[in-house]
Amino acid sequence: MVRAAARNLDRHAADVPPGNNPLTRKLSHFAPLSPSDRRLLNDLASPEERFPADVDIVTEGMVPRSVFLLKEGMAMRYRNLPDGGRQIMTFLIPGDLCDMHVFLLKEMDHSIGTITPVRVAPILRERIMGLFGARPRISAALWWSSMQEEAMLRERIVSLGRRDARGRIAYLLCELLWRHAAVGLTSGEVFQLPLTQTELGDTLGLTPVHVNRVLKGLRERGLISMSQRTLRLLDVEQLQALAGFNKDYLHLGGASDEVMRYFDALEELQQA
Amino acid sequence: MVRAAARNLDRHAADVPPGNNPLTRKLSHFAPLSPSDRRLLNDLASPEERFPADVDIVTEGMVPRSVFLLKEGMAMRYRNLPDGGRQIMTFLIPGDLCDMHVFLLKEMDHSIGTITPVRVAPILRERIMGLFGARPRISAALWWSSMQEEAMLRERIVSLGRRDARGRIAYLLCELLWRHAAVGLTSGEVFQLPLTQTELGDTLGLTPVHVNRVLKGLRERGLISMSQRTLRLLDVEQLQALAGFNKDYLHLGGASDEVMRYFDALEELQQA
DNA sequence: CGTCGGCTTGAAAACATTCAAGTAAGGTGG
DNA sequence: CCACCTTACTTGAATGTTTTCAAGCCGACG
Repeated sequence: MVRAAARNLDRHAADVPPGNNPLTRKLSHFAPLSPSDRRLLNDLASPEERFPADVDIVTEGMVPRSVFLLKEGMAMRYRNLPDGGRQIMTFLIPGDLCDMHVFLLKEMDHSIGTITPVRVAPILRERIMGLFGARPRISAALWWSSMQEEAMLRERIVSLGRRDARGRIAYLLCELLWRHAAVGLTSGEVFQLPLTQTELGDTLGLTPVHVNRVLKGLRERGLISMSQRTLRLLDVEQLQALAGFNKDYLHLGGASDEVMRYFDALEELQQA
Repeated sequence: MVRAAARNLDRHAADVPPGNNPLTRKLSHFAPLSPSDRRLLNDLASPEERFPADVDIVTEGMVPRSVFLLKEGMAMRYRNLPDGGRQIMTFLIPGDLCDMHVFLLKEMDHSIGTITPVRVAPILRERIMGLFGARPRISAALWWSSMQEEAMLRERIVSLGRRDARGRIAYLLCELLWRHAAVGLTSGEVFQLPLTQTELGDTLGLTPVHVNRVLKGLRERGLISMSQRTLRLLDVEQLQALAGFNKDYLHLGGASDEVMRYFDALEELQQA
């Protein structure tokens, strides 16, 4: 069982041309990108900025300025509550683009903060808009990626609404495994998870104390192991069963042939 | 206090040209639409289909076909769970457009079902795509609307993760009040709410029994009253305080001047 | 006039939180 | 290099919110 899951992950990784940046890796799950597409996306990621850990990149109430691409490290989308609490909505991992869409708004309704030190590439609004006009296939891929994000939000709602603590944790771990796999940041079912138990709790609507107990339970049942911020899912099958996890919502299977033909046609039109 | 909130709602309604369909009403909160924009959106909504209550319009696993506009009635986005449970993710009210964006996907990861009988206008993918090419201001408004939806998903996550049952219910009621107000379906703080307590529970991660008790509490404290599917929020101020509700996340304040100028320029370019 | 779905209420049980205390690990300055 | 400090993790016990199970009620609709 375990080995079958491992093979799946490996095969996925092999589908994607290696040695590329995580964004192109991720987008290749939707549609094959031409060398010129890939070059363009690489250029996009060229000017680079660094932030230390535990810092806000974007703060609630700010006017959204530029979009940015996360190249390395981990960040989170979160909101502080009047009572001092915090709810983490999403984790951002390499290859994630934020906030492609939010720049239409007058002000941010949530914050984005770093968890580890990160490298990001700020992208000017104009460049993104230009891309949308000139590159149908890239536009479609970016669009697909933002749909994937939305699906993850919906899935989080299901977790918080209908799963118990163990299910929520198992679900989150599975999701993070597949997301990391999609950008080539796993080996087998092992990946870096630099989250504290408090952060897990703030994501899943649990107290750190309870997260601790549940994690302990998963360890004792031989489902996971963790050391030095490295997580190993020892029995993915059983974890997925526990969580009612089904990775379809990540839509890693690519676009339908019909949609692909449509965008290829647009692409040719554009070239002429 | 109560009267102040009522005035707010009324003023909002007055900002929007009356007698229009709910979609143009909603989009006018983002940017003023020209008569020609409005005509185009009305045409979009012309071929009409009806569905009875308690029926799936779109089912999980289906290939997404056309986008559709909800013209009348109420529907929900939901997912069934292996254990027989159900999680409702969003309610769809008149003026809501679903799934503008989902048609890129191979298959739906959730279902859309009716709550009341509904009237919908199916819209062909080609028409939407055409709109995006030809009408920058409408495109921007549609884009804004889908950002609003995403913000509502995030807000639901906050509710489920960090609010207790009373806060969750109060929050949902406030959200629905403002959404209905934005499409002209309130009078003061009264609107139609055709939901059962089970549906409320499936939305907020609570059992129907508990929803009942909390609702009873709100009634006894004079915060709401309900009869014949009509909900009256008797003390919006206090409900919002209870929920930690702040309507900023609905982004009803319109676009920033800068963004508006940008799209006006595009619009002129298009005309020439 | 009976049945069905939705609403209401009570009592017991389960799950998660809070409070409290203690341990382990990593980083800093003397 | 060690003492100190800080942050994260761990565990126990008491409390509290929400669920589950169970039963009765009401109104709509055949």
